[in-house]
Amino acid sequence: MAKVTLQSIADRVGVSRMTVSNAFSRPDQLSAELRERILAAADELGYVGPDPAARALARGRTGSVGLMLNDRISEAFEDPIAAEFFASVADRLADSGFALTLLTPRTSADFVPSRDVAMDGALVYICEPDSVDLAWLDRRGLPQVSIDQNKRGSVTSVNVDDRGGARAAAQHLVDLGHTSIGILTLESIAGPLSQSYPATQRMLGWRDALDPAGIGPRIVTAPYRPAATAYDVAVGLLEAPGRPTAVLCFSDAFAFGVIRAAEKLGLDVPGDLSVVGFDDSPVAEVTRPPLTTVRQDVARKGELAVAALLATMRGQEQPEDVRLPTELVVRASTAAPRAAT
Amino acid sequence: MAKVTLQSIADRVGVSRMTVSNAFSRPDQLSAELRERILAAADELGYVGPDPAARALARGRTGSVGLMLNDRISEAFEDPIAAEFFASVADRLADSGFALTLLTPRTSADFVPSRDVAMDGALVYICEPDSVDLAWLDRRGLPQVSIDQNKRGSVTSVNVDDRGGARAAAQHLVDLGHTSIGILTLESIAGPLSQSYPATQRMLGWRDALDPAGIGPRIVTAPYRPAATAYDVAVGLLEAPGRPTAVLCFSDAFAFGVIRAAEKLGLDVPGDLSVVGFDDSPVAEVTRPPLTTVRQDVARKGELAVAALLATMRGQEQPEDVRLPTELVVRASTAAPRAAT
DNA sequence: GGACTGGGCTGTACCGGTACAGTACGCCCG
DNA sequence: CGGGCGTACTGTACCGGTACAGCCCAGTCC
Repeated sequence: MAKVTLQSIADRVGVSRMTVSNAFSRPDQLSAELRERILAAADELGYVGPDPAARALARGRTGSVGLMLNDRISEAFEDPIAAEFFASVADRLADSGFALTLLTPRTSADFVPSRDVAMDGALVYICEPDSVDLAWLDRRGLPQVSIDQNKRGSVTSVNVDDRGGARAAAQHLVDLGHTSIGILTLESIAGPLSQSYPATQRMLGWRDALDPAGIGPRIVTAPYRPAATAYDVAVGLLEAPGRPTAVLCFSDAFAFGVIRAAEKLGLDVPGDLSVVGFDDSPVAEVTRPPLTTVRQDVARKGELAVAALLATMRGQEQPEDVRLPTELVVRASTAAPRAAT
Repeated sequence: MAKVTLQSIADRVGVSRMTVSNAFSRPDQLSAELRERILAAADELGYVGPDPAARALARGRTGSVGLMLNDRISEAFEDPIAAEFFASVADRLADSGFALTLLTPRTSADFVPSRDVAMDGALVYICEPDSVDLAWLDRRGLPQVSIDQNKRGSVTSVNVDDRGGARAAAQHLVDLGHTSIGILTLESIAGPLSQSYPATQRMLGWRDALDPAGIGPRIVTAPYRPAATAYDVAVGLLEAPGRPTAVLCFSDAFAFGVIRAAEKLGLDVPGDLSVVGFDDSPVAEVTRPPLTTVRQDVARKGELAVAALLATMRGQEQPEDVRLPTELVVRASTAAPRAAT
């Protein structure tokens, strides 16, 4: 059976192709009665509705938005905070009639997602600023919004006050009287210069509070995965001589590793060791003790990113950059250090 | 500045549009020297490469694959097992030169993702079998593969032996000597008939082992989210008279809730209560005690689903249905019940 | 009664590529 | 020296829609 197109329906009903198109896309352009007849005929022929690819070409809009990720997608998904952000983005886009297409960095010269995927705009989430992939997005002139990144050119950015949150976390420990503090942060992926924006900002924030107090933190790092590494690194930190009385962590997952390490070594949290996380992810409430951490509103970040992108796509004036607040959430994993001997 | 198309490059270089197209898409069709000149001109004019939408129309292929989800995407992301599956799928597709587009159920009559998004095929993950969304996919004649679902029509399915895994889990408890067993499973979303496939299969598996042993389990349910509900439900189960000595759980997250409930009530795990999870997610190793659970290979599930879909898209013979094995992983959360009084 | 209005439908020209069947030409062979 | 062949490039006809400018005709107004 031949493919059903607008033309075949038009022939069947005896109207012009354009009228059939209108029946689907602009119902007010024809009488209700005729529209009924056309839809009935379409149904009968098994028409599926206007072909998305053809429509995209003719209209110049595809109805989907790209989400550019730096790592292989799998790595991004393993971070619950990232996953929550994606979810928020996807939901918001669905509400506005857009689908979300996930874009990876190019893997071969033949297929470069940022160049070859049809889309109306792109969200750029923690990507290498100088990558070829972003260069293609720029070159295509696609509307963009970048998230959790340094501002890049004139692209609207949506960020979180990582630095302020980290500062508050560190200040909290200083205020409690800690002077020996460890930091467990994210290992940089490819050399010291390519630290992710959040990692850099959080480090700056911690130092904002520690430096004035004259505290030189002991810094150790771990990769996102596997989770066991954070635990191992924490054990190392806590076993070494001059054990800190408090640890600032890049994420709640890392903090969880520290708590488990403390437990392993027979240290009481928060009695012997205070632990602070970051993100206020679901883990934070289920650790024992519940985690003191820095909350960010990930869902809202997604929402604002989508709103900014849609505004850019509509060609309104360039939306302003956004920086969302963070908030220190004090739970039970932090306390004053035991009175010094 | 006017848009740069193949034609404008052709005019500039003084060749036909077709030759320019070949320069980009079929390099062997023209001399290297000419190709160089064309690419240089393209670069100079700021050409971005063939327009994806136009190419999709002309070629009849879009280069992207849809992933149909039943719930709002956010809910799917909150399940780490689902997230891991998506990640695996996305990575595999990227390797094959496809982008992944996330599809939600239609939210309005205007925009129905399964009807309106351009794609070459679709993966269907735990969806309502009779939804309009799947009906559109069928009607479009799109290649499909369904995952964690009952077989639907002639669509290739990729499943996991949920039933066998659950059976093994329940049998494990029976073998340990438990006779009073609770089940904490997933709440059905919209009426008893629309239980998800894994939930149904796992229940069947548990009964496969319990029924022959003459054990009538006490069944309670909780929704995916919020996690606190599973905890609350578990507390209720353990406080009620006739407390079970073991609980089979739909997921590791639920099992974690049960362990926390037991702890709250001063019950020792596994001394007073054995707990079995499902999925062997990362949580399973970090609970205390580490969780006895049923492992499934989620990454492989994604890999096979993609392979099957690509095969279907290539129009090879219909790939066969797949059922992946599951494996009981015995850790420290299960033990024989204390000797009956 | 003629000009104006507007609803309802049509015709044509794209959108920006690709497929495929040529054509032109140099070269080798009998 | 004519026929066959391979290489390099071209011309045309799509792919399946949408935008936009008409056209026709009935109704309204003065």
